[in-house]
Amino acid sequence: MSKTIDSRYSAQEIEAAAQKYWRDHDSFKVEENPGKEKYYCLAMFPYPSGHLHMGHVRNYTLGDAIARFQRMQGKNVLQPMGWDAFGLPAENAAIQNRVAPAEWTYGNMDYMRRQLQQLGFAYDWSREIATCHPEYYRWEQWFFTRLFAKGLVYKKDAEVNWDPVDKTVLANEQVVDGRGWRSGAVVERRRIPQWFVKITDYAGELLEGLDTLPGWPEQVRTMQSNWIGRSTGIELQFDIAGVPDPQNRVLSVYTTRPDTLMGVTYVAVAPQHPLATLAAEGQPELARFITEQSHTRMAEADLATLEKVGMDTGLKAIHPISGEQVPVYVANFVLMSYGSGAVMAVPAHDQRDWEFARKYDLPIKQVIKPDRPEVSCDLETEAFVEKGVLMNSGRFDGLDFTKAFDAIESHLKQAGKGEKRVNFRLRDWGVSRQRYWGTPIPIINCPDCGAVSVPEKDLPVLLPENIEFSEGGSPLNNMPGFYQVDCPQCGTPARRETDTFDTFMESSWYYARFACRDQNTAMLDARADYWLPVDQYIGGIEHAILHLLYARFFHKLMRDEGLVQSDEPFANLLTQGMVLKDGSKMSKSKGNTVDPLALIEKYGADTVRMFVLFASPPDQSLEWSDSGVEGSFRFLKRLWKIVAEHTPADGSELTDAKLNEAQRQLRLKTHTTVAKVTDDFARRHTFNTAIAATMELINAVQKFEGDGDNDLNRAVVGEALRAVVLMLAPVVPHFSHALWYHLGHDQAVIDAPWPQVDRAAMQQSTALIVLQVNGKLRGKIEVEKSIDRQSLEEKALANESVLRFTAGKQIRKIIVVPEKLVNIVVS
RNA sequence: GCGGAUGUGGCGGAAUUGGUAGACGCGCUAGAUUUAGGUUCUAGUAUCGCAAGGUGUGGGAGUUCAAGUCUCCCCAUCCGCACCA
Repeated sequence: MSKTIDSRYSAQEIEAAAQKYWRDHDSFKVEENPGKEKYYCLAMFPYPSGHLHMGHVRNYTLGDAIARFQRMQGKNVLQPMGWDAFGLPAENAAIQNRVAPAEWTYGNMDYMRRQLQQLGFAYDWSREIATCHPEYYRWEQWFFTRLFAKGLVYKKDAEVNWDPVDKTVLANEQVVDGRGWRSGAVVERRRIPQWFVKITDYAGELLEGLDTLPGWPEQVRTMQSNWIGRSTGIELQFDIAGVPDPQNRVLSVYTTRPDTLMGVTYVAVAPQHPLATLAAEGQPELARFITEQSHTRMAEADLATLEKVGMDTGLKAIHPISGEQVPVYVANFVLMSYGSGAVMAVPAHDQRDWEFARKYDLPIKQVIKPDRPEVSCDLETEAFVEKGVLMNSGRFDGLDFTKAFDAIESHLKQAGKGEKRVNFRLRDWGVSRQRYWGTPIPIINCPDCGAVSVPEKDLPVLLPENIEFSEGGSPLNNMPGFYQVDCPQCGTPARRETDTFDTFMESSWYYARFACRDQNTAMLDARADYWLPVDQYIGGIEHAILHLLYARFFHKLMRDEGLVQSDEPFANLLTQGMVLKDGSKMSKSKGNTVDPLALIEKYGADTVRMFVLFASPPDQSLEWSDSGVEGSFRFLKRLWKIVAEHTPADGSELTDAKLNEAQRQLRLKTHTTVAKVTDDFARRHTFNTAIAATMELINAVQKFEGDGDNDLNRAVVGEALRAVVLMLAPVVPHFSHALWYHLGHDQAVIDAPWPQVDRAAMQQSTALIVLQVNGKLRGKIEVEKSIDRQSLEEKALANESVLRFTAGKQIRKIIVVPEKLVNIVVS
């Protein structure tokens, strides 16, 4: 029986009551249940910066709505939450506020956890993870030692940003316009030994795997695909004339346009190329040029617009097919880090080569001509870079790109001067950070044995938490107790790594650890395979490349270690848009933020949740509107009143036969709405239209109630209200929790099943037909669905407003779309 | 430069398969209730026109009986990548 309820909506009271109920009943704690279909819903965990911002609220509301909906579908739903707790801001805060990074971080976590709980998110808090806990990062350390044993990680020198005043390494985001963010000193580049993970070994699989992810946005897949940057070309060798040194006698270049090979008029090498170093011996001017070029460092974006400069080395390269000698240049536009650090230059068919050739007066030899008349080619103004037909290329003349590629490849292969090769843009992942607040790298550097893994029995390598933090780099470097250790292999005094991991390491596998975070004898166990892959992952588009690529990579590494069986971690991905106010992104620096907490206090969590879902579709940006929030609040108040004042009908079954037309229409609206909202939730994730549809239904209910009060009317209205309360339960869970009891149910709404569509209620015997003349709307008629085509045409033609436009005209054609439209074509 | 997305009333947005453009909400206008004010309710609200009707989805062309939706060209804004050989 229904409980009496105040017809005034009091958000604070009902939210506290619902949250208490969930807490008391452990409502969101889940266990593995092989007999039940699982659903793993995960929103990207936050960095504990101090307080939630609107972007978090949007992200977690989306996840919660999906998770709660799937639960109502009868699935075993896991929705966990945790903290991406390591990172630079904690160090900055430590300097500013004289508080240890650990203390600052744990305090923030406590505060933000309360905020998340206030928003009513259905998390299984028993699975909470913080990446700064030794129980978490110890397994990352263990895994790293496994990768080390397999040769999947290695150490090499790499450049860092060095602040000469603060005497510390800076992260890229701490370098502003080439200067240190605190000191303002010009940042230097230093080469120091750092650890790398061989993501390039998985480049091919990471690329191909994108095709197995139809549940990912096209945009994200394209971005990853471009980032991996696969290209197919030929690696070929030019002999260098008169060089005795066997290492430098041959110059390797990589090209994706072997069809232009006969148009090579010079070759160019990067300033750091060994051949450039060799040529610089005894050529002081060239040596000076090379030094200058290696020192010019600027933002990568400026590189592209940098003027192309170079210098002749005096060396000659011998063309592998023609035997002709061409000059070897050092050029600033050739990157040592891509391919072999050397290129063959074809000025006629590459714009950079063309500009360089014009500047240094090098020959431009056309070897490709357009294969279609509409394509123009004027080598006086620019290079012709399109593919076409070969010319001036001897025996290859007349071939198209594909044929020329194959013919030149087999020619070079026979001569032992080249072969086909696939190249990737992707670089190995540098994971060393010269930072304190991160996972210590579990390596000991021994003067005799080199880099040695910390043995499993000695893990975790604990990060000292109770420290004095000051400027000037990682405190670990000042802690002999931390770094003075004996070599695990030979026992001689050695030095522990004081670098820590890139925090992307922690966020690359947390989704798996949520399945079994209490497992203290292994990184993962069988529970991971029950839950994985994540069915729905939700987060910001800013993670489209790095986080999502590293996580996919880590998943494959874990698979190859036998820890998981699946190939990909995230089956479906939803990338939410930004939260804007006054047209620009909400940010502290712009001073246009909205504090979620103040809104919750004023309107309640449900209003906030409803607004962020209603204002726009999830993947698009959301324009903040205070009056829009008022609108959501007003709707909830109105709906509360309607439901609270509704008296459930006693027991009469809804059978169509007894219903009048108005009652039948309301039932029709109820069930078409249920069908639409179900589709919006399950397939489209368009919560904005789902909410709009329930509002429409409520509008229809209000109009209907004007007809008067009787048992059958109450029954039909009751059905509509039950559907609305259930359909809104994922959006405004506290609100629905309270009203569901009022509607006469003993069971909590979180355990109620999603409403079912009654197909019979959706049957209609008539259809509204749109009448058009020459494609323009001229009228509408209601007809029996069973009407035959001829009678329908007759009715359409007899329509008064149609007649006005057909009078005196000749009827050419009549288009009939059954149950929808008649279009009369006249002239 | 390359790649991607977006462009619809005063505003956020809807139109899912080529078939009634503007659902739903905000705002605004008028009225009612209460009133100190807000709240709440009713009606209206793309635009031009008294009306009949015309026009209208960034601009231009095209396909079609029919285009916000498909094709081509152009413009604007946003995002990503950026000398990748």
